[in-house]
Amino acid sequence: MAAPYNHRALEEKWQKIWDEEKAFAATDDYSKPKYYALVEFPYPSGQGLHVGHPRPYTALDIVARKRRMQGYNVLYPMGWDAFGLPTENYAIQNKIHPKVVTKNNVERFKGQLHALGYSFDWDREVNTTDPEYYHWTQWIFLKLFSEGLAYKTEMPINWCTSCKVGLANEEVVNGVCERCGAPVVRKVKSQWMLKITEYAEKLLEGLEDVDYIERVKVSQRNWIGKSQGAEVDFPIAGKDEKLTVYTTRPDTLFGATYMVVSPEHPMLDKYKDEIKNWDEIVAYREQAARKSDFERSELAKEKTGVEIDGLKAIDPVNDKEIPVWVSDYVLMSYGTGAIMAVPAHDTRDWEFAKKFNLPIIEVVAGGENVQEEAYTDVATGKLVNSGFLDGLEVAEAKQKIIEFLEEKKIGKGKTNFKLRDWVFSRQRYWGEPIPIVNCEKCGYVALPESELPLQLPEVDSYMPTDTGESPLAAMTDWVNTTCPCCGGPAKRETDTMPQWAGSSWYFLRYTDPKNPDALASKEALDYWLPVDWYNGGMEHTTLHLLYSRFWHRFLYDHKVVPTPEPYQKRTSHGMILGENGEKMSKSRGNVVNPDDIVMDYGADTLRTYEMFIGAFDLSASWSENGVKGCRRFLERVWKLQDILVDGDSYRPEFETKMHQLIKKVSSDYENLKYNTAIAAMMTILNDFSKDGNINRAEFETFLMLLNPVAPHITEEIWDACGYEGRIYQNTWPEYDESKTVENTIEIAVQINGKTRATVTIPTDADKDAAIAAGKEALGDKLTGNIVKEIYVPGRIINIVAK
RNA sequence: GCCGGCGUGGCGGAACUGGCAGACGCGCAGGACUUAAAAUCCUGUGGUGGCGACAUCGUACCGGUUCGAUUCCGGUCGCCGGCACCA
Repeated sequence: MAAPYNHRALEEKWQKIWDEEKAFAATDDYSKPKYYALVEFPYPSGQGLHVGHPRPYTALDIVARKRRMQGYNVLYPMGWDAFGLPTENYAIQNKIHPKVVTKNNVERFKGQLHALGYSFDWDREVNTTDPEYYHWTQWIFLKLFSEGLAYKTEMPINWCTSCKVGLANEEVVNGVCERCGAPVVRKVKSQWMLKITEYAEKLLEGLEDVDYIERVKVSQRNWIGKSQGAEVDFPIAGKDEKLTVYTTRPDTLFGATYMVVSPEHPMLDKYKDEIKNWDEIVAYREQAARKSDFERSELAKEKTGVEIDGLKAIDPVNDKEIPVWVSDYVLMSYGTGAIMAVPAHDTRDWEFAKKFNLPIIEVVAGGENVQEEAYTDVATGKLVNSGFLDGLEVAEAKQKIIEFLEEKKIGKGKTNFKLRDWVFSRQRYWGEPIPIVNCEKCGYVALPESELPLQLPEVDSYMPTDTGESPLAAMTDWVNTTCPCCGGPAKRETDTMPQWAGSSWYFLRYTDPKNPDALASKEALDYWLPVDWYNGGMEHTTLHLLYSRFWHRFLYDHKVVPTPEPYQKRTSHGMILGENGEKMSKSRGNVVNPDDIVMDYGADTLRTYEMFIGAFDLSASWSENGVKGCRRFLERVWKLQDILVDGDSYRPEFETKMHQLIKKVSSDYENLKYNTAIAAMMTILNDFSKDGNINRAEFETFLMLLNPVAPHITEEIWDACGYEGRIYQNTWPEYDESKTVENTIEIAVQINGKTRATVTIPTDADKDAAIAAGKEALGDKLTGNIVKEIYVPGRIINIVAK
């Protein structure tokens, strides 16, 4: 009898041995085939590891371990995305330096990850708050700056009233701060921006060549938001000036019955002397400015607006004079900040027209009555009331009108994107300093590379100021410096970078984490890139994933990295919910601590459970009983030692099953189907138990297949049973396709599609033989005239009878 | 509103390319072991009818294609996620 399965002792034992043997270190032997598996590095929060973390980590650990056994040089690294607000807030509250908070949190996280037995190459650990790391974050920023992709501008930003910090659009969710939930208002500030918009097209095209799960691609496409249409100039009556609008439907130009400009549109100020109701316009504008973006869209149901008295526009295709309105349903930040309104075929324009009694003219035939309801199903249809476009199909009309506009020089085809430039400043302490000084004479000047890294200075207080400046602004001896360009007095930038900065390139650093001269050596980048498989949360699809693709593509264009795209494959895991099906949270009292599970059941059980819990990409509810079931499975694996018999090849009755198992488990591990792989191993375990024996050849294969999921127990059994070496050093089992097929097969025999019997026939039986066997099995159940006989080899026999 | 995804036993979930629906696990019931309990092992477990072999219904709902549909097509309802006055 084997000793009892003591998970605590044996897990600790093997973790120590793996460390000592540097079992999972990626080598610099670039002659071997490589495999780069990556999971998103965590933010080391004060709460410690959540049971959600092990799900993706285990999944790719399985892939990494399998690939190593298949002879690949595997890079499976881990690090810390350690800058960020929660750490800073904690530091403020508890008066502890964020550096210390970070160090403590990292230690805790690292201990927890270690206890789960991941095959991370800990020699390559990176930390975004390490000056030797952010040296290169700053270096990339300077490169963006020197290429004109980083610029400073006055702009209204999303200001979190609680964090006292500017947020990127992506960080504002339903008008509140994504992190703290406080309301977000607009505030005009001078901000560093990155021109991600310049890469919109490239980021869109890049998606064609990568293997991302569909919903990730779709989200990225929606976020980039490409649309094709035209810009059209509407002359203003009696002026030389033109009002330019953007429209995706230039073909409906004859249906434009009025125009709308955004309250922030510069045209208003320009003509304020001629606008008779200027006071009214100003009042409306102020009212609109007070609303946050959130309110503006919340109140979307009810349209508001003011007609500009004194200005009229002229529809350039029919020279009709139409009124110009101001309304906040038109956004300055998209297109030109002005639209032509076609109320017959646009719901928003229709509502506005109804409210203010503006004419509605149908230009695409097919609706019931455009006076009663907007007809928006106009992707196709025939143009009416549209002069020279009458009778044309929508697609033809679009083409023709754009030709017309271009010929007359009153408009042109135009592509627009929803993507906005990236607000890159944060008025915070715990971030990478922006390596720029502001010189009175020279303007914004980059620090020379030799001065990198520009280290974060010690400050007395991490509190952001009410003026919205970073705590760094109070450090006058740090702020006041000399201009690297002219030597005159200059001030350092006191804003820091957002958390997304450090995570936008960390996967590059892993390839060569200690390089003092470059973000990584060319050889390392050439060998390891792209990341073969990157898994991360859906919540990072439009932020981190897009930002890092942008930086990578920029670095590719400037010959720093060898591939245009950073990640070849991207998958996403589902959340782990509480036992009650709700998101785990302290307030709901349904939080499960992974430490407890590791302590009570073992890391192998936790790993197995999280892989068995359900489809990898869907959310799943925690179940303590489910954990117990997985523990039971591992106990039974352990007990196989007691029924182990000699044998250096699979026994005939298990041969087919073993080959099928190798095939299934191998492919399931590669296809995110961990649950069915484990189910298959459970099934064969039941077979061995029932049989009463397992031979050494069978057990050897079984242990290797299970090893990536449950590495400790399999390593221990391997050792205890006297198999050679370490299991992790062995070669992944292979299967013989021809041996995965049984000689005979039991298939269903149906009459009119209903199963009436089963029959066992040779797998390679021909149709006549199969049908004959089927009929015999049916016996006297088969009545009536046979109309048709169907035999699908290996699947079904179906007799159609009347 | 738009774009994705999903809907299968008491529960989590399986089902290759259209071919015996419910693998595997949980739970539950019965049994063995035990003074007893836990643990472990064995048996059963979609509904209805029947002692039974079996019959019949059954993959959200309605309809279609097919010898055959959880799978394909059309429509309806519901849930989850993302985006949203983006012109």
